[in-house]
Amino acid sequence: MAKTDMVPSEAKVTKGERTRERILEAALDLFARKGYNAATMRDIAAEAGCSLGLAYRYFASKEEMVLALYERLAAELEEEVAALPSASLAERWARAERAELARLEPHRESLAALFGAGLSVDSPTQVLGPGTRELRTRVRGVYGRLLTGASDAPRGKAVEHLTTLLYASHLSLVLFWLQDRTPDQKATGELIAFGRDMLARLRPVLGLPFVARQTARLATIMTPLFGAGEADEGGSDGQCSGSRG
Amino acid sequence: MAKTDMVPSEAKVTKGERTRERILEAALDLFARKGYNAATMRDIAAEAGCSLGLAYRYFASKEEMVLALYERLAAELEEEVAALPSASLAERWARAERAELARLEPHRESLAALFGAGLSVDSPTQVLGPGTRELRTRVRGVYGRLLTGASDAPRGKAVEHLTTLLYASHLSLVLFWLQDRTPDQKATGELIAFGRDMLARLRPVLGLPFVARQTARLATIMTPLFGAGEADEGGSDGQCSGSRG
DNA sequence: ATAGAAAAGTGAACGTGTTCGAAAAATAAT
DNA sequence: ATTATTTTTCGAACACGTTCACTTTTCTAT
Repeated sequence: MAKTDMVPSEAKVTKGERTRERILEAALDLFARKGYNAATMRDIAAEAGCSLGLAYRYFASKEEMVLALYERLAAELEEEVAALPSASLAERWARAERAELARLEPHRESLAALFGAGLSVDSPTQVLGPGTRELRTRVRGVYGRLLTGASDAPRGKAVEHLTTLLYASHLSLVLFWLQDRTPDQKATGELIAFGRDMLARLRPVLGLPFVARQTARLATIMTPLFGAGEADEGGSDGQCSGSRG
Repeated sequence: MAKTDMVPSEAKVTKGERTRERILEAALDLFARKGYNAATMRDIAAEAGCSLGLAYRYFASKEEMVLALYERLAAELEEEVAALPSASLAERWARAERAELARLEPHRESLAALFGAGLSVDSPTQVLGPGTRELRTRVRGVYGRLLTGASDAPRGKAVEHLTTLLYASHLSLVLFWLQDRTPDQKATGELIAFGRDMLARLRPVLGLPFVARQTARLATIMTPLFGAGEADEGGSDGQCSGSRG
């Protein structure tokens, strides 16, 4: 126990951060080995060699651990999409989704728990809630670049709208995939193929006035939920009161 | 305490059934008054004037109580759709969805819990699982009659496909609605209006070969999840293997 | 070096959904 | 009537996620 005197030139890795990492590693390890539900918080603490209470110093809840996992997976998606060749939007989309689901595959149960909890409770891990906004913005950005990096990328303000729709589709696809009990998730695979074909077929007509108008309309409707930087509900009980009586 | 000797001519209402009803009534009452999460199983038992363990004799889990609630609401939807005037499919759909969401409104939190749990765990209340198949088939049937009862109803085997898509849309809409935090669920209202307009606009082209083909394709993909009488996963690993390499 | 403050860490305890073995009441068989 | 059997009921106990008052360690400033 002599040195460990790293030069504090730039990054200062505090002890707590190392502990947090250790706990997270233990958690993900146990999730993978025993499944999300079977992996107890006490198990995780034991595996990390710390007390039960300490885990809660670094993670507000068990689900938040899965959220940390999802953040990692999202970062991988980010890289993968950045490295995608500049093919058609349809091809890029299909490849990205396939890769993403393959990445998510080992963590189905954990992610289901995350989505399930985030769907219901008013927790900090709410999928579309304020606590996950930064992450959501990042993933949405990935789909923005997936779109703009395509060889047949549209231009103008349609980009924002299509990004919103792409992101909403992504979340829907993940939901479908989570429920898909067909062997090898065959149905989800076919759904991606369907989406690819539709994107390829419909890309040319996206510029048509009627289609463009309806696309914009749908995207605008979805913006409060899936758009970039939604209004964060939860400030002072503002003007969105309503429902008296 | 002399009589209560009802003629046992036809229906034999056992004591347990009455108790079950009493517990359910207490549960729904408390869900409505205190919210789903705040209403404890112990509260419910107390309100019903019975022990904690007894509640579990009639409901395998807390969520199953919400499932019973959903069954009631589904029955109301059934009646309402049956009483719907024979307008266009677009109008009928919009009216049915609006009525349904209005009915669901007082139970948002409970339903969110039901959907959240049903999304994740492998519980008997799994939204798309085998334990809820009968209910699912019934609700799907409602959308089938919503379709066939329309003045511009399509014919042929497109009916089955469109029913599947309509039912899937319905579940998606409920999901969207559960997440919709805009005041008065404005976004959901606009989404219904959008769907109505699209249905009206696209109804004529549904017969076009390309559209019909792709509709059938999408519906077929979704059938394992949303179709009538899905194969109950869990038998011997059947013949729907496919997807090699 | 020392004192004070902040960060890191502990483990008992709480509330909750859920389970279970056994008692009590109702019903059927002798 | 008495016994056997099923149904209904109970409440203690369990396991889990979570909280909290507290201790121990580490850092910072004198």
